Amino acid sequence: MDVTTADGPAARFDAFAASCPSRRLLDTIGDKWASLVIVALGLGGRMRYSELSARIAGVSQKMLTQTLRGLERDGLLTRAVTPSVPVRVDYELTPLGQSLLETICRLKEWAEVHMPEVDAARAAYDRNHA
Amino acid sequence: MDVTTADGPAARFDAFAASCPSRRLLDTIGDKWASLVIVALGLGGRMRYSELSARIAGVSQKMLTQTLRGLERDGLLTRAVTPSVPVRVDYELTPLGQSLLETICRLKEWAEVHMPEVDAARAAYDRNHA
DNA sequence: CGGGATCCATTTCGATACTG
DNA sequence: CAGTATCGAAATGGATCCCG
Repeated sequence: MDVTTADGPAARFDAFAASCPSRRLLDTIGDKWASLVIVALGLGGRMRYSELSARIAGVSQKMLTQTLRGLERDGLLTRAVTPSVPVRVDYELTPLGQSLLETICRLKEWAEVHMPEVDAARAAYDRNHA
Repeated sequence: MDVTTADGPAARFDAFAASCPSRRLLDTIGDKWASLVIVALGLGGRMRYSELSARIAGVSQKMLTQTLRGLERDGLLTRAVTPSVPVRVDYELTPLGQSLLETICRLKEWAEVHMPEVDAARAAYDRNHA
């Protein structure tokens, strides 16, 4: 879907374009691992790669590295390399990352309050559409 | 990733399990189209399938239908079929769906405030990692 | 009009092996 | 220790055809 094209039929997408800030934010925190990394760092403060890997058990090296790179690029966390032997790398939320953490926590609150309703709705739906 | 299994190695995932309410919420609103549907219905009130399809230009039948079914199942919107010829189907947010809309709007506010910082961080990162 | 069913291209992601 | 590189399985999503 080439919505980045300025002209042509795609121009009608505007308000719902992928370049819309809120959509791009959802692309970030909607990611399976990104939000977990942010929450982990929010709880644990400064953490090493291996600590994150253990905390977020189930994530592959590839995904963890990829996620960390993305979040670093977005300025949500910092990556500090200590050139010892063996190498030591620490990750930590930036102030920007911490403000996002707060936003995610508000999301979490909605979830805790309303997910039971969602579950009930699902159960009812599944019962009627057996 | 079989995190739903109660026992075995997967049991260590607990706090970060996919069954956690906040994670399941992210699975919903993190979806490419679900949030757009919610916002569209929030702005437009009751809408027909074809209206949604036009408003969220770029979505395929398959994805729109699939998204609507999912949101209906979650109790976030209602689906009303008028058995005329041709058929008419209207979708509308439930109160639960509207409360989620508010949550999404708060996300949107974070995005509007902070995405410029994210963009700046990206530009800086890309400059240093050419 | 509002989809359901199917096929196929793309993307995503985990497992594995290797490196400074 | 903290990655990078590569490969193949699997999920995702769009296009197309069909129907009530």
